This record gives sequence, C-alpha cells and structure tokens, in this order.
Amino acid sequence: MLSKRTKYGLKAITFIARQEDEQPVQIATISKSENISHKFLESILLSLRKAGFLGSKKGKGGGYYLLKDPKEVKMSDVIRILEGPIAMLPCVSLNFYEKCDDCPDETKCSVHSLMIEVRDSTLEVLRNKTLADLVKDTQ
Amino acid sequence: MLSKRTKYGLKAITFIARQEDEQPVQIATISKSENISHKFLESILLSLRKAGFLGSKKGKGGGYYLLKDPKEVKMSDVIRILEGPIAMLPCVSLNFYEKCDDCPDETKCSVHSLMIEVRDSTLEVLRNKTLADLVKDTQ
DNA sequence: TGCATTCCCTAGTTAATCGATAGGGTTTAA
DNA sequence: TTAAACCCTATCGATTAACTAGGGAATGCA
Repeated sequence: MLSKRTKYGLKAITFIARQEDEQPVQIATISKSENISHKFLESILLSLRKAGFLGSKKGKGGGYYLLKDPKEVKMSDVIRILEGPIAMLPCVSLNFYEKCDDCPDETKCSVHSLMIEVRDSTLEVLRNKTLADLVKDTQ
Repeated sequence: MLSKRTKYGLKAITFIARQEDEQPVQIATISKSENISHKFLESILLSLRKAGFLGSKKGKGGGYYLLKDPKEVKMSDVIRILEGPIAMLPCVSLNFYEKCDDCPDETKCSVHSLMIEVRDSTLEVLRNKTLADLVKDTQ
C-alpha cells in the first residue's frame, strides 16, 4: 500500500511542476489546494528538497520550485525517496536489498521468483513515467 | 510491502502443491520445513481453506491438501485472499475500491492515473502466474 | 472405548509504523 | 524591523502486523 506520504508528495511535486512561471510555490498554497496537512506536507517537501528534486527559497515570497526538467524526473526515483523500496519484498529489492531470515536459499523460494517478476513489471512502468507525464495526464 | 502472512501462505501452498501423492500435509511439517511459526501458519492455512483453495482432514494422518489443479490457481486470487487489495491505493482497486478523502476528482489526480498503470501491470503478471508455475520454477 | 493426533476457533499482546501535531529556530524580502 | 516563509526535532495517538495462548472438536487406531 502506498503511504499518504508518497501520495501527498507526488501530488505536491505535480502541483509545483504545473506552475508556468518560475515563481516558488508556498507550502500553504499546496496544502489548501490539495487538502494536505500543512505540517505533514512540510516534512515531505523537505525530503524532496534534500533528495535534489526541489529547491527552496526562504523569506517572504519564498517557497519551493523544481530543480529539474519534469521530463527528466522519473517516478521510480521519486517513489524511492518518498516510499522506500519499490519491490514488495526486501529480498528482491534492487536498492534496499535485505536477506530474509527464514529463507535458506533464495533461488529455491517460490515467492522470491514471483516477486522479482512483479518488481520488474512495476519498475518498467515507473521508469518510463515522468513528472511531465503526470502533469500532462491530468490537465 | 508484502506481509509475512502472504509470504508464508504462498510458501505453504507451494509446499502442499509439491507433494506427489495425495496425502494431506500437516501444519507441523510445513512449519518446520519453511521456518514458520506453527500457530501463525495455522491461521493462514485456515484462511486458504475457507477461501476454497485447500481442504483439510482432521485426526491422525490428517492435514491440508489442494482442492484445485495447481494450473488453475492464479496468484492474483491467492494474494487477494491473503493480502487483500493488489492495487497500491484503495481508489484504484478493482476488488476493494474506496474513494479517497482528499481527492475531489479522481480523473484529475496524477497519482490515481499512475497507480492504475502500476496495478494493471502487476495484475498482468499475477493473473498469468499459477501455483503450477511456482512449483516448476523452484524445482 | 480410550487416547493421541490433528485441525478449529477466539482472543489477547507486543512492537512497530503511520499520520499528524507541537513548538520552536533561522533566513530573507519588503 | 518585522512578518512571512522555510528548517528541524520531538512527541503522540491510532492502527496494524506478527505472533502467542488456550482450549474445543473431530478423527484414526489399538
């Protein structure tokens, strides 16, 4: 299940990408428009900034703005920052791999091989979907 | 993230499907072989029995056995019983749909359309993968 | 019949996580 | 100078996951 953190984060970054001028967008603006708790959204945007997707400007008239071309922002990368692993099991995760306690041999685990297929098919979608697509799909 | 409940359930039903004779398999046998807590596994197998995948036999020499041809057991169906929705958001779930509190209009939600694509690609994999495949892949 | 074996069922418990809140501190434009 | 806005840490309530406990009921076999 996608966390609200990720859901809100995707909505927020899409909102920012929709701005035509280069003016920074304030938390309060997104918070009201997308019905997201102001403080919660604050911590989400902070993560996106630390990850290099967003820049910020302090003081009056400040806010958040995109650092990259929306066409270059892959959903797989954004989701890894907000949600963590894309795979449904740590033992099939590319970026967050962990061995299972119970499995002596991954190659003989039926769940393992199944979840690799699921992961690959999900990644295929997320790698080919960019922020620009999200903006376009909902205009 | 896949719950241990689902992971254990898939391992267990694969274990049962691997038996060549038609003899019922006991909880304790699976529990030891797959390193799963006996009582926890008991409740998982009970769910699979109630959902019609497994039958059971009480008393000495009893246990659980498959009710269907492994080729007919789709992973999508098993996972829906064990895990619940396959979609990552309730608002894109086919079998467990729920409207989002925050979204006034799903058609304009960027996350919604993205998650529909992810769901469809995951379903494609899970519908075409059967219990027989799992057994074969790990022999 | 008696008894061990096995499944059946309900309820409780512990720990982790999620979503949100609180309360400041710092920077900057006007 | 001041108010707007971001920056950061800590905390908290509710929910859920993953077991755990304990007994009941059916079955096969001596």
